[in-house]
Amino acid sequence: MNKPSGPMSYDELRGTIAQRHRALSGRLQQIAEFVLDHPTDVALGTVAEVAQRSGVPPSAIVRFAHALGFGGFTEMQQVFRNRLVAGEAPSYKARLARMKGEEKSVLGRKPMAVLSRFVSEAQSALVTLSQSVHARELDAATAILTKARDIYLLGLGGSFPVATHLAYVLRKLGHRVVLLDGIGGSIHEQSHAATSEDALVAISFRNYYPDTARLFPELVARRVPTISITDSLLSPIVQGASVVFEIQDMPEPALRTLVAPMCLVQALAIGLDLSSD
Amino acid sequence: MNKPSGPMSYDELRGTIAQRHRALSGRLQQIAEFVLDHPTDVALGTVAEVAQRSGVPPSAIVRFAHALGFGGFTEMQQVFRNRLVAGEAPSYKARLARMKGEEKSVLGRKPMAVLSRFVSEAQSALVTLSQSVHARELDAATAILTKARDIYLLGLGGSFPVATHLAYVLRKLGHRVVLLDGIGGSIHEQSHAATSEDALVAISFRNYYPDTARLFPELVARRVPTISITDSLLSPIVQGASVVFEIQDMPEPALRTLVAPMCLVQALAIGLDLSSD
DNA sequence: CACAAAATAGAATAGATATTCTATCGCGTG
DNA sequence: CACGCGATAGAATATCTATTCTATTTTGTG
Repeated sequence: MNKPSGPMSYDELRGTIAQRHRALSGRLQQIAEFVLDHPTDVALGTVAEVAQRSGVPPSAIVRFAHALGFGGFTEMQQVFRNRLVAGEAPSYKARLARMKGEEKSVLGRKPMAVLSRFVSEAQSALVTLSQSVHARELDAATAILTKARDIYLLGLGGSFPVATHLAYVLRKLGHRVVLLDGIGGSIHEQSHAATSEDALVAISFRNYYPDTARLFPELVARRVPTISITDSLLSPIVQGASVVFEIQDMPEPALRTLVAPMCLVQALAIGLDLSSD
Repeated sequence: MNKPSGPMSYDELRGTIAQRHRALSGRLQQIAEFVLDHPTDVALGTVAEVAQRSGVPPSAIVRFAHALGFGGFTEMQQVFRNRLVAGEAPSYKARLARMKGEEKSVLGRKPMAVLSRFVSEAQSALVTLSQSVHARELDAATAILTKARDIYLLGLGGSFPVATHLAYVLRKLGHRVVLLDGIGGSIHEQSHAATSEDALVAISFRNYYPDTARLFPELVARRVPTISITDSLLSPIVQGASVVFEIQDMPEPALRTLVAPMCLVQALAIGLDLSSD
């Protein structure tokens, strides 16, 4: 039992919960996590509903409210409702207006404006992606990956995050993945075992990382089926590729967001699993 | 009694009420006016409360709901509640509904459909990002990074792509970066040189990578200024952090797009350079 | 390992809820 | 002016609600 039983804002409540989370025990922690993740459910639901959704008995919800200093669930719920009501008026118009306003305010030098710029850049990159990728390529790529024994991933330099992300997702889904990162030796050695039974996903954008440009033709020569993700048909990983995804309008390295390729590789991985079973 | 008892948007309901207003009788008109003027009260209140505030007996409220084609007050109230939650996060409900629905349909199994699903997921994640990040936090983070001698990056498991991307961009801009990847030994050793003169950017989402949870408190204890990017205030990298960016509604690991954190770290890096010269 | 303390789940309960029912009222019509 | 019809309000009701209580389990400790 604590003092903050007085009128409390939602943000204050969040802070309190975060602080005291560790001190709470088992069940209460579980509820704390659910409550922070689903504030709307708490605002609108009944004790029974919240209890069911969070997987705890109703009485535990009440104990949780007590532990936070409220007289009961209803009292705590009021805070969550205030949050809903508070955010209703200024939501759409004000938020958008603020974004537009700040965007032009100090000409993009303030961090917030920079974020807005990158967000809208990313938005349009996504639109472009969904327009430029065709079903035929996706299906072909999926077919290749389905037949592959091991999947080799080649993405260095600025593309490395994309490769690691794809590696992570594919491994989560139970696929055999070899991430060619050049650690502890040359990537040539790492890729030495690749055969035509396997597959390669290569990712590279300007300026094309030298090692990528060097290794790619070798694997093609060894008849490893290849999926390329790049920004130009003139890139070194296009010639000989089985499938090419061209992602256009990539800004210069430091400014590119990688949003589009990240999205693409994830769709590849998940689509692979959904269509194979 | 009318048919529109089906799922109805708040705007549609408003139109219906306005149309039928004249046809309604006395009391019902009075209720109609109150309801249009105080939609929030209707969303959150009980029949008794709404009745009292609008100066009519409770049964009249129920009659009003019936007259609009609803089965009862509760049913009508649902429309008003949807309005409240509609303005908060464009992701949440629609996203979940769409995923649940398409995941099992034949449409959602084709690779192309999977791609467009991830694209729209990413879109809403970006919108949510620009709404949930505040200028104050961005400025604080920028200040920390500006003063830092070396910038340590901690992002393992599913967050590793984000960390590598940030490392890449920061190095391109000429900053001294230490990427804590645990290669060739423990990350403890890698981070041993970090002091209060440096800075740490930690990135972690559920399920929080154990090494991250273990290392973070150590660096905080050594008074290293810390910027955390995570999905919950209860994550192990929140306690003691100088700045926390909370990115909500992160799907399960295999399905998350990383689009939002990727965008955020890039804005951080670029914003850092733009505001420091 | 035994004990005490805390936490938990599930049943019990007191209260509130939306809805229905019925007697009454207002009002236009024959 | 009496009649009939619809609207109304208030009481009755059955459902659902939050909360409390208690037996049981789990946890920490000597």
